[in-house]
Amino acid sequence: MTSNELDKMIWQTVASIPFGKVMTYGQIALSCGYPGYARYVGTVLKKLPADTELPWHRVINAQGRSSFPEGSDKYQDQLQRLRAEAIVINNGKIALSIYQHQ
DNA sequence: GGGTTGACAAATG
DNA sequence: CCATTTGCCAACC
Repeated sequence: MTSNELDKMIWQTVASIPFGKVMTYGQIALSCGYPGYARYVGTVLKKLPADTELPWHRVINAQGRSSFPEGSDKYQDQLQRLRAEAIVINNGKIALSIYQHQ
């Protein structure tokens, strides 16, 4: 039962990230009340359909980088989506001090 | 039901 | 900054 409920919480949290801001996997897990579930947040996002409205691109890892292999289509896609939100990316890195939500 | 995998993270050298 | 190690936990085979 917990699994499906947590999934919803994660979706809600991701949906709550405002335009031009980002959150890390661990931060999302924590704000859902599930510290240590950073990896699970990743597995949940992976299950999303390609045409989802959820702003999954606003979710990055603790290093301020995309978690996709550099150069992959998903990687390029995520970075383009972020740039479209006026987010500046330097050498694949996003300044969490500026763009991290909360 | 044990071993592997992965859209993670923090510590260490 | 980069590489490795360790901890973590659900999904998958």
